[in-house]
Amino acid sequence: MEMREIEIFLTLAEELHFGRAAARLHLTQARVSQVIARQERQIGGLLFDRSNRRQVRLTPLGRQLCADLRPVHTHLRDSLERARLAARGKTARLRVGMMPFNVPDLHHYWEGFRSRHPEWELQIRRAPYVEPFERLRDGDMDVFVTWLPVDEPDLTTGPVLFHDPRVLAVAADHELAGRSQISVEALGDFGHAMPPAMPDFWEDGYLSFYTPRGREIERIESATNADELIHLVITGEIVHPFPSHVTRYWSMSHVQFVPIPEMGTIPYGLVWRRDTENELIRALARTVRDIGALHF
Amino acid sequence: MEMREIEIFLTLAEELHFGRAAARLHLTQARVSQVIARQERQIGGLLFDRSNRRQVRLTPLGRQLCADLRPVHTHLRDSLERARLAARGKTARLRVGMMPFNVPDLHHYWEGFRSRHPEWELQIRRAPYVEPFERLRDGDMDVFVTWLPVDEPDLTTGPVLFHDPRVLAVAADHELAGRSQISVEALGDFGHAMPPAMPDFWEDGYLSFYTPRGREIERIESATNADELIHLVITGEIVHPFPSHVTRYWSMSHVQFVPIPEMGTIPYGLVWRRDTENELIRALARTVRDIGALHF
DNA sequence: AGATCCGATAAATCGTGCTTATGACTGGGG
DNA sequence: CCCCAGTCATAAGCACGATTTATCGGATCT
Repeated sequence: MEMREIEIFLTLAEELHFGRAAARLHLTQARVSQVIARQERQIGGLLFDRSNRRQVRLTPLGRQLCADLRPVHTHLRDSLERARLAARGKTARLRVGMMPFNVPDLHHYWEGFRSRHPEWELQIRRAPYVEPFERLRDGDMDVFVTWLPVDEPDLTTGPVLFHDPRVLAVAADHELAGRSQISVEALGDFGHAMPPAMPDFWEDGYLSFYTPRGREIERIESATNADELIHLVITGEIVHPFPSHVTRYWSMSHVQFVPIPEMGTIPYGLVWRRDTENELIRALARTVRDIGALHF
Repeated sequence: MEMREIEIFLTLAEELHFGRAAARLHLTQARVSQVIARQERQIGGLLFDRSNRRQVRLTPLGRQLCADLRPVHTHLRDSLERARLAARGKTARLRVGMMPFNVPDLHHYWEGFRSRHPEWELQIRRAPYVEPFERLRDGDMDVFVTWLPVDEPDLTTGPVLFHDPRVLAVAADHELAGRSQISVEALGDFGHAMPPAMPDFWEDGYLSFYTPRGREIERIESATNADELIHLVITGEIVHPFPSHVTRYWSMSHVQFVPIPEMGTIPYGLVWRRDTENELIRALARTVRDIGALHF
């Protein structure tokens, strides 16, 4: 059995749905069906129970094979990763995820880490807007750069990278455009958008659900990534209280940024899984602490 | 990287020779070269050092990858084997190797084992004539049925299956054909053949190197399997002192079997690796002891 | 019954695993 | 010194299997 087929098997074992498994693998449902059928022929027994069209389930045989094959798959991935790193003179890798507009301002930290630990590879990658903590939990990334506080029992909050004042993004022809500043209370006058399915405390840390006087700050749209967000701003459907450093990322004539001094600053820091903390993560936290938090 | 490619890599890592690795994999040398080149491109570093055409060697990178990938490969094989067994209601497998002409007479033992332990799968397979002990050591089979004594420090000798008188196989038109019996001394008058590279004590246990009067019993040919051996007998080039049970396996009009009472009987027994002895092997040995040795 | 969802199957297409043929380089022997 | 044998690399072509598209059959829900 080839590795690709094992991946198909393991994905189906997770999804328990031929169509979804196929989608995750960027394959057609037909292919998944064929591969599983072939595996069952080779093994000599059914791996999945799909008799009553109700719900696909693993048979005991399939469950055993899945338990056996999953470590094989991860070991292979790890081995290849290790070899690729070793070929570049690195012994380990740290994957840091962050929102794209953070990237330019955090160079110091990453360069600091790289020069202190040339034997380790630091990968900076773009984190998704939706369910980013899941990426930490799945092991897709090791450290996540986000606003604080983050209050999840299985995650550790590390040092703060920077404190950033808030600016409200509005369309160039918006009624607020050109203002020199704006109050928090005024945020309740306009529609907002946030990614779906965020933990409440986390969403609240970014933008309160209520104004100081108790009016609701309404979420009228949901946006799954930063581009969607800024697009909604440009079209005038929403306004959005970004941290100020986005002004160095987007400088489009169609958007204007109005300071919200009353909101104070928002802290951005490191977050990682408590139970996979390792020497690399600690070294990154140490580096950030040594350099100290930036103030924009 | 697919499993097939991993196999190619691991085989080359063992053989350290593109041509031989290809032969073992039933591939062409070109294919091995291509696969390794591709792997090195994907990894981003050389896996083998073949600069000076002297001798292919693993680079440190290749050595590391090899150490990482070998367990992946064996775990995969084991997992699939386990699944195949589980599909047939078995939990473990015992592979017994023997010379093909032993097969018909040993049914009792195998059936005894199977009825005592229906949850275990007993596979009877044909063992090669050349370097059979290596197959035990490589883990290709678990137990080997052979004549005794076997005197290797890493192998355990188990119970005897049967004691068998000797018969000399000669061509139908051979000068000895039709004799009612023959002396050991007379064996020195004819050419013999044995597999190459046998341990001396083992070869001697089957056919002494000298007659009682001290004449050499000459090996004039080497045969790598039983068919080659009987072919040499038929063509009259050699004679061969088989154990008598082969008369139930070959009964060709071109061969005659002449008893050699003076040689006595030769014992056949179980042999296995001391350090991989397990519950299945012990159960087989117990079964054989309980049934007792056969006398032909 | 009709609509819908889901997995199996058949047929068609496309990619790649593998071969054959050849080249390039090295070391040894006359 | 040149040729030859041995060995790995490269190029081109083929054939099979990986994958897709299209369709079917069975179950469930309204």
